[in-house]
Amino acid sequence: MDIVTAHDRPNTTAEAIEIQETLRGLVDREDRCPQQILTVTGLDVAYDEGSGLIAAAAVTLDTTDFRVVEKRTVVSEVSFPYEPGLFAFRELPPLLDALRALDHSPDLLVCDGHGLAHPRRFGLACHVGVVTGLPTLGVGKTRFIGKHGEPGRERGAKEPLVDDGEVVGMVLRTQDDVKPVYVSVGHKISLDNACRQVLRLSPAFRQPETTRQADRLCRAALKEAS
DNA sequence: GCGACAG
DNA sequence: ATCTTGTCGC
Repeated sequence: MDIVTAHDRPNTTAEAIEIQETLRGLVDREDRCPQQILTVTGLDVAYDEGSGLIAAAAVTLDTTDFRVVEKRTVVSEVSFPYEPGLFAFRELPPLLDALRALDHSPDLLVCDGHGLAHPRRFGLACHVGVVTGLPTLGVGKTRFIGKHGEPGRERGAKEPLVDDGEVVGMVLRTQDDVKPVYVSVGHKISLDNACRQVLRLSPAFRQPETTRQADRLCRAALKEAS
């Protein structure tokens, strides 16, 4: 798929934050998803301490039967340190390489990290969305910012994630009696639709099938490379 | 000033 | 993210 936009790789924390402050203005909070979301691409990354290698995976699934339509993995060298709030700069390069290798553009991208639920309202999911121009949503496994109540114990139960008086995401239970996930808008999608899609993509486990597939693939790719 | 802090 | 023992349940 085509990815036109690009920005220089930041060399300092200040530069990275500057880029985020600029790009966050490009986030589209309107829902521009097609009526029928038929294909969804899951993204994930795996690391290797010793070799300094990073593997990224992009897996596109058919949402009607969860079958793999396309999949790509890329292995490269880590180019940015992990820092809470800036980890998109670490994972974005390999993720974009994997996305570029796909033959077809999906209807939606699911990222393993937060979107608007970020201190500057520009988490990985937003960054990926702005750069690709595609609808994106973020699914975090742990809280980053915001406060929330405890959602009911049944699948589908949810509680708003609020930060500084703003609803930045939703704490959503994807399976009965399982720890909830943190869903937030990335780009071109409403929070309500994002939750609906995450639930639809999580028929049996805590995390969406897209994320599970991507996770499995990048781990395998990393293992081969190292 | 003191914690908290996506993956 | 990754490491890592035992334990619970199908």
